[in-house]
Amino acid sequence: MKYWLFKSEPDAFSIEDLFALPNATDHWDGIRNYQARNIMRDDMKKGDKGFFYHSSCKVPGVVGEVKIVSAAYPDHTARDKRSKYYDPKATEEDPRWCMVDVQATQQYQEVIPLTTLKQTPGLEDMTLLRRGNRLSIMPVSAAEWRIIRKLAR
DNA sequence: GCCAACGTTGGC
DNA sequence: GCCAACGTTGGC
Repeated sequence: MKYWLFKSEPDAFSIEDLFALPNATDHWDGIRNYQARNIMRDDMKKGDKGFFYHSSCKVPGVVGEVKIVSAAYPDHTARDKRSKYYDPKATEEDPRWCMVDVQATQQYQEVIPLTTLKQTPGLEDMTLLRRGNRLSIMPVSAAEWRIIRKLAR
């Protein structure tokens, strides 16, 4: 099993929003970065787990956990002209972009702030903390997963 | 709102 | 295939 981190701006889509949906499940659409797409398409597997991370907000940080409940499949918003994720280059034969389904499994009582992660031993090499990394989904090692979970309440 | 860092685009 | 210009991300 692998571990991941899903970044989202809470103003657009928060962990509360995910919990409010039936089965606390939704598709993670709108990925329009090739590196992130390749991770999703090639490496994410049903049953993997992930952190839900709130970005571009008052206290950026890890707010809970999700489970990946489907393998990658075509992101239909790429072919929807009304979607803000519309991509004219996406076709039925070559959908270009994909998404997975995620289910919220836990919301922490308190956010684990980015500032705490930065100060926590063992997380020095975390992709999230590496300079200039702007991927919206990224890998988390098993060791990092364990360390971060211990910080949660 | 600023700005550093990075990805994408398009002219050549 | 190079690279300048531009757009986006996201912490501060």
